[in-house]
Amino acid sequence: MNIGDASKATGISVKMLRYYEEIGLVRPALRAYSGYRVYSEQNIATLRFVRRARDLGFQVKQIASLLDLWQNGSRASADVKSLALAHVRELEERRRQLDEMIATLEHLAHHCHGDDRPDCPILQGLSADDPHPSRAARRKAPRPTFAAP
Amino acid sequence: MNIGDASKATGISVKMLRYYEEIGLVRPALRAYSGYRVYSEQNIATLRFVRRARDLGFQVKQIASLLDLWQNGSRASADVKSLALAHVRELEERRRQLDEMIATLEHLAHHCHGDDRPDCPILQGLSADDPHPSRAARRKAPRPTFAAP
DNA sequence: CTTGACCCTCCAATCATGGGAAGGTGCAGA
DNA sequence: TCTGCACCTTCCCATGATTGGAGGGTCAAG
Repeated sequence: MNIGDASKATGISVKMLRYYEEIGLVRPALRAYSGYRVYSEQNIATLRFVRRARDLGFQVKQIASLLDLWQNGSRASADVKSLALAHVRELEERRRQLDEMIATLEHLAHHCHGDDRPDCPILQGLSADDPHPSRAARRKAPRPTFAAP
Repeated sequence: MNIGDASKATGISVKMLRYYEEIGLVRPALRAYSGYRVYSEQNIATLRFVRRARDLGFQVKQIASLLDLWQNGSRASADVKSLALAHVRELEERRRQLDEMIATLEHLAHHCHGDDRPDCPILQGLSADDPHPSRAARRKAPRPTFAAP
């Protein structure tokens, strides 16, 4: 099995297969006499594991840990679970940030008539101190200033 | 106002202030005789606009468009609105992907006893064809294979 | 033997950001 | 005035995951 077939079998691009090998995430593939990389079924299984972890948003370093645990029969499932749950918390934090951005933007867009007139609450919101004033009465909060007397 | 003050006033790091100038997102700051960059209130207002747009997840190219619209009195608010709404849709797509990852991972973690035993449904899920089988009966779908008949 | 589809390595770019070196500037205090 | 420190300048490099391309070798079918 050449690298192109491995790519199709795993859903990982040829470029990334070589990259994962280069950074040591997976062990170097065997080589044919021609110099071509040769992949076994076992290699493919490992790479599929990698792709699925990547699809779940794990970073390469975390995938390396997961691979270690996966290939180490004596691991404790608690280790895996805590790694997975820590990752869930990180994903949830990212989702929370996205939610906030979406809410603010929708709020701004909602107040924009969206015609050919030039005045636009969205731009005004971006110029204002608080792009989402309805969220809280933060106007009195001292904003950072450079010319403090 | 030197670059350090501008950084404090806008919440943009010194490094990024120079970078935004270099890539042409904002016009080059004036220079003092010493070569130091000098920022006016107007510059600060522009940079604050940039930072807020960045906080809303806009990319630099999009911020450039927003800046154009902001500084162009004859723009139509519809242009701004469509740009903002397109961005909202993109953010929502990213949130949808996050939701999916979180759901899958929580599903896997839920079935993991998380003790010191080595068998772990999370790792099994990552090795399996479908890491979240409960989601649908996809097992019969022909998965990509390299060794067709 | 040619052709086209593969494969190889090496280098570069992306995007937004941070780190650091080497050297100049400005200001306060001894 | 000298010294020290905080600040500024430019230039180069690194990150993380991924893609692109150049320049060249390999393989299989025609």
